[in-house]
Amino acid sequence: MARAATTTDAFNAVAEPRRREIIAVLAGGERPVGDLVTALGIAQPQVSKHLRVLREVEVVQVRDEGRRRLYRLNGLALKPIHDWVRQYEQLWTERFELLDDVLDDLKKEQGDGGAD
Amino acid sequence: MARAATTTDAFNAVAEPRRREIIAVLAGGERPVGDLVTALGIAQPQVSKHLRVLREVEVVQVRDEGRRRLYRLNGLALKPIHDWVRQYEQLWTERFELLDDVLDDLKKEQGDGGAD
DNA sequence: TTGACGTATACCGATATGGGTATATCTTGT
DNA sequence: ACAAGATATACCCATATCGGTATACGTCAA
Repeated sequence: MARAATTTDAFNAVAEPRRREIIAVLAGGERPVGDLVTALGIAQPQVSKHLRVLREVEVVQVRDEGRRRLYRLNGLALKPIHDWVRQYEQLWTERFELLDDVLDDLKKEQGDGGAD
Repeated sequence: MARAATTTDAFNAVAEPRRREIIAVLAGGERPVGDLVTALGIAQPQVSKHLRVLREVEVVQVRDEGRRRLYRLNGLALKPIHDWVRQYEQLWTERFELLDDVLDDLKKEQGDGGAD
């Protein structure tokens, strides 16, 4: 077997920096492919391919307008990532550092009192 | 070129479901490799390899204890992911849906009033 | 020292990736 | 109908990945 396909889920799709750049640009509003090519500074076929991946995981949506295709962000598709990482948010929170200190103190107290 | 190495950053490391499982287990506290093997139900070498990736991006840290190696989570390494996805949180927030409605209303009003 | 335990590494094979380049497709203007 | 514009797709290649299996390494007990 190999690595999971980039189109497996938002986690995999978003692991690619270029695709995060695309997302950043689209956060500014609907854009045609050409704008993204300019913004990212990479060749058009590459941009189209990244867009395809993002489309398959529904992070972006398309709309035809004449000979152009307007892409827009579908933020909702990023929610699973947010929900996942949010579980661990407390691990780097100041509040958590405090809890850590409290636990340390408790441990010390136990060490002092329990030593016989 | 190929896909970015899994050890490039937390985004890539965490795109693999098994590694997210490992993180979930370690969230419960420090664990030796054997426990993870049991918990994940995959072969030990695979677990060790996933742990290596997580170590390289500093999502986990190790501590030797006799012939065992105790792994623990370093949540802070996940913060960049949280910070990134947090930028887009408003896109699926109820508050944002409301803003959307307001903008729609404004547009309609303009359409009504501006039609001459 | 020997053997058992716990873990890491080496090797193999199949596979999808991402960039590059060329080309196909669709649309608009003349 | 034809050319130009905008975008998607088809190839090619080098590479890292993941699972599988075998084995090496470090530690403990007898």
